[in-house]
Amino acid sequence: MTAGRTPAPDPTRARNRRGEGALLREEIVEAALALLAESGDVGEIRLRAVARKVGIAATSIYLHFPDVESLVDAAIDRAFDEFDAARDAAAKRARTPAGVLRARARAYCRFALENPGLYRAMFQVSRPSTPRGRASFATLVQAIERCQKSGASASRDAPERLAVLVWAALHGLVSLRITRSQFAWPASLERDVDRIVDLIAELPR
Amino acid sequence: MTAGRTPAPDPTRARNRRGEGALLREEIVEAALALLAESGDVGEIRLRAVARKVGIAATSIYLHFPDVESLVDAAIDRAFDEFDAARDAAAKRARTPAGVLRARARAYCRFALENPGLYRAMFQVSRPSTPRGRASFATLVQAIERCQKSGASASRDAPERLAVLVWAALHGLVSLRITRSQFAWPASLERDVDRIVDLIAELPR
DNA sequence: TGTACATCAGTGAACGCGCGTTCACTGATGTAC
DNA sequence: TGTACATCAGTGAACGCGCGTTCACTGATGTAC
Repeated sequence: MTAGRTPAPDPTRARNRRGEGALLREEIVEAALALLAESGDVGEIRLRAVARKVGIAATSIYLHFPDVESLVDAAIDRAFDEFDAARDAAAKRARTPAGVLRARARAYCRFALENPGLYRAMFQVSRPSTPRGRASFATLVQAIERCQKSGASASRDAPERLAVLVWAALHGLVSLRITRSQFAWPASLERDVDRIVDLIAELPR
Repeated sequence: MTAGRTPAPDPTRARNRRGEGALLREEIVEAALALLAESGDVGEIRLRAVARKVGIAATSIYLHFPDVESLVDAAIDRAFDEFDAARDAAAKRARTPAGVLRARARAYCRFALENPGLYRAMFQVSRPSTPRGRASFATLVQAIERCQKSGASASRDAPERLAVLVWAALHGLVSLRITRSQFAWPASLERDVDRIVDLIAELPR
């Protein structure tokens, strides 16, 4: 481990061609994402560590971000992109309203456990309500509403309310597993996810 | 704001009498707890900030703690003491098995929302499984088991499994409200708590 | 076709800061004789 | 009762570190004439 503490850029790195400076921005976000995934703590992201990972001078980050905070924001945004895409992809493969709801729930939890650092970082920090966040919640409400309308769900609660309960339950299941990894959790998270969704949305066993 | 950055101990502070040096330990833990409650981030606790809050030299902390990490541990331990006590006190006032379960659940959530910074700090960090943690979970299992035995709960799931689901649901409800404070949450958390406990433990409406 | 020049994509040194920790110390107070 | 001394409860200066950010710069490359 020759971990250079001094910001010494990678000498083999070729600078981007004229007009392609924005490519570096991508690399910076990817590096920040990787560091976020490792530490799971937004407060641990160091501008200089990101620069080291990319192989550039620390100052080069300022070509694309005004400060470290906006770099972290960009990385978290990217993480939410991937999170949303994973759930949408899973939902597409399901055929029934209950199947869609369960598929989304499972994909939510799978993403979280496969990317525990990212998930922690994403939900560790207060974020303003975004259009994407609202859309994402609305999708869950809709999935639940379809279960109710099709008769798959016996619940007469408002779908918004059920969505809150389902989201909370899923978030709780995964975030406890992540931060209390020593606890004797049941072997199959999937079973717990299915069960809790069934109970809250009152789907038949 | 004359926030002294240099560690300049409070000159009015009288040193403890001989044999009472341990009193300072208490003050240090209290100060750390207060800072934890403010920031909600264990990584933000600064030894020097704790010293400033108590009004002592930074080095005086080393009279009672070998390093900053063990100070944070002590503060978190203290927070769990209070958390457990709050739930136990609430349970004592209930008269039926279902009443006890609901009381514990409500007290859990009330503590979390009244001490959001502490709650975040308590569950933000991986901790080894402690006797206290196991006892606390066992109490929840027992409360659920009593509901089942008394017929208050219609669930035939193993009580350990239900306890996991209930804990996760409660943790999810409060931690999302804490870190997503902008979201349009239902006005009454208490209603959500009761509802989700009823659904998971299958208590009658 | 040649060349001056603007622009782009970065670099490198330096700044002041607060941090955790170490070390040698100080001064009050209780205790042994 | 007096006094030497050990102990206790702290203090203060100093350390090296990595950090975010600023500033003046460099050198390659595309473009206008």
